[in-house]
Amino acid sequence: MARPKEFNPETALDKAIELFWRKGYEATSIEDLVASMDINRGSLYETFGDKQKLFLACMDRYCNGMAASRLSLLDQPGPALDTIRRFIRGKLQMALADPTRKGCLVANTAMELSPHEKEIGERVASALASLQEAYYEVLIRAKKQGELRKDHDPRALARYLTTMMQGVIVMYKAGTPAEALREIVETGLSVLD
Amino acid sequence: MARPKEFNPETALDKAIELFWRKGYEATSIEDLVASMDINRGSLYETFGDKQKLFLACMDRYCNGMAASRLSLLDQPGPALDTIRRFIRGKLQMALADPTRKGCLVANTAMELSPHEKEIGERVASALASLQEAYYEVLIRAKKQGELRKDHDPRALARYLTTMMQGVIVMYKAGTPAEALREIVETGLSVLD
DNA sequence: TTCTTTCTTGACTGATCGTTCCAGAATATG
DNA sequence: CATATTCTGGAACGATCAGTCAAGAAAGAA
Repeated sequence: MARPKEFNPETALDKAIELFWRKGYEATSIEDLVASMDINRGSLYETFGDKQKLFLACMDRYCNGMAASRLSLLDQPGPALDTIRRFIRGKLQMALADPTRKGCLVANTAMELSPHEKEIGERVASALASLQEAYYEVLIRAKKQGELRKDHDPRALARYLTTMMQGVIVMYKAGTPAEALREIVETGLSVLD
Repeated sequence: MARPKEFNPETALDKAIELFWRKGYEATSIEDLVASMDINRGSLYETFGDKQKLFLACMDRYCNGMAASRLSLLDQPGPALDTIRRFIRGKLQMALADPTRKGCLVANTAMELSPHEKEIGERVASALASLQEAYYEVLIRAKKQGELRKDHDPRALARYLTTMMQGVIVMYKAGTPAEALREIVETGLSVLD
């Protein structure tokens, strides 16, 4: 009945994600977004609402993407602990392959906004909880398959792995060289032994 | 020969530190700073230069303070590994005692600015290196005193401990409850066993 | 006291912030 | 083709941003 949208909302969202991810929430202006998303000011507000709503949409899309890739990587047969090790090493590898050192949108947001913005803080918490839950399920499988030391608590380990990787992201954003990061990850993973 | 300053530059800096620490660099406006520092716009620019120079001064003062307290806490006789454990548990305890959940200025800055602002990134890197060095020296002492497993590399462990605590800060800012954080720290420290 | 120097105060700059709005372009339907 | 609908592009909003500046206040030196 009318003129169709000239832009793909999901493609535009991906551009916005990339911007927020690289520069953070405060440092990303609507001006930047309009330019990168190949979208008009009016269309942006009409489609996504204000800046915060757009950011929340980015968070959701980002988290869904991460959760999906996580599922396919962690939900595999074979030795459970090796699956975790492979997953974590892969995460680092992927991060290192990014020349802009964006890190992780969830971690970046946790540091920038969690304490102030309640609604955003909740999404950060749930994203981290979902990551932790993914580790937890694999660790439960490890326990069932007898791969885990008896004095190890899957819940505590899942929390720990989540945390350790957040730490790696901070060091990574602080400019720590790749080789040091790999060494750190291996030291951190040695808890699983 | 002339009218003396009506404010104490160090006291003012402390107020600025508190603000940058709590809200981050971008989200802290000059308006906020003049209000909190009990200083005038003109005096601020006259004394500290622009916003970035003021921030760098804050970073330096913050890091010097941290380094000093670190020295007094880590440079103690007795079992070296226990000194590290005590130090790290104390860090968490102090963080938890802060109702504003500021975390750590260095970590916050690493996440917000390191990738973009070169000069600030360098300070972040050197601050983390200095923390790592402090761990390293205690770990060397641990090795000499035979407290460390032979397959443990002090340099790798120092890097790891630095990283693990950065991760705890992220989780902490994301709202993780105190008890979970304590459990995470203990799991992380178990690498030393 | 008077002079000189420095600090303080607050108004002011141009730029940019997030957001709104409207006129005109574009397209599917009748 | 005409009409109805929606999108686009850009101007404009008030607020706030970082930073400047000039005039008045204050205090040590003479």
